[in-house]
Amino acid sequence: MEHGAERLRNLRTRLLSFAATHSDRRVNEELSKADARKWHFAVLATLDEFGPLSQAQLSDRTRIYRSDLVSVINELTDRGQVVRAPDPADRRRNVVTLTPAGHRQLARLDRILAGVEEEILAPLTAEERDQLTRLLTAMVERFKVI
Amino acid sequence: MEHGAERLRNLRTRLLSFAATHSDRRVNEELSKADARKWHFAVLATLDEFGPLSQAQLSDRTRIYRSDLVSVINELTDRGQVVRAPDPADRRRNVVTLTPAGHRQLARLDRILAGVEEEILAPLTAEERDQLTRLLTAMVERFKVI
DNA sequence: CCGATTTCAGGATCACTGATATCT
DNA sequence: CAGATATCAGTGGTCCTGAAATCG
Repeated sequence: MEHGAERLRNLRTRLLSFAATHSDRRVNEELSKADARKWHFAVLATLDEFGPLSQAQLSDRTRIYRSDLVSVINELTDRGQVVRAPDPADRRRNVVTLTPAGHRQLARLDRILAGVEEEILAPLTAEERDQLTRLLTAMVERFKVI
Repeated sequence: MEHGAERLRNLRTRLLSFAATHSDRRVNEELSKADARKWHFAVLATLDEFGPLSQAQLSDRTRIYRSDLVSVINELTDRGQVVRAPDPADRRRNVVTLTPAGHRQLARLDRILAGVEEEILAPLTAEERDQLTRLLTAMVERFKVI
């Protein structure tokens, strides 16, 4: 039952939140040096993987709320990294397309994030990193169902 | 190197952030049913473990910013779960003390959080839960040093 | 005078809701 | 008409900074 001491320290939901807060802060610190934030990477990487998408499709893939995605796409178009154009086949939609500059930026962010991951996961062995990925993936998969 | 597909899905910093976001949302949803939020639990549990503390000590133990702690203590005093009184030995300080009602609330939040943890960790075996705790603890310990 | 403590006033980002205009 | 899409407005929590007032 473990009442009293150690209660806070061993609470897994708190450990998870604490680890994520530090990780997110480092991610944003490093990405801001490249004039980006983490949603930029999510959108650029998704467009690179799936090709041009509507904002609704981007929202589904990246889990960015549709209302928040508007300003993200604005920022990326301001930087010339994506193009937003109305879909002639369905005029409700915008088609968002990666530009060559966006592709270059994605490569830059890839390197940055690899560095942050290395820093965050530094205390773990390669095997432990695989374990962590597997455990977190299992938890996240479950969330999608619920 | 893993360019292209799967990039987003396998980014550990993103997995971590995603898992923590869902976990935090469920924690706050359930705690709000008991008229609480997660900082309430952090303060109550810390007072239960260490006895009466000043706000500065509470901030160090819970990692809640001192400026934010003020309103948390206000909320807990409004609910009669802690008492804030000036320290006669050092009149800069307030001594925050758990009340019987605070102790009962802590027991209630304990049960709630155990339920949420069980839900969040549902897809993991007992052994995997221990692994997760160990891996996250190792990462968090590292953060404190940096 | 320096340092510690509490408090207040904000900023920035994020998760989330709701409403609206437009189009299928 | 119902449903989807993009957009805007706004709430509330969190993380964080800065500054004031009080006291050791």
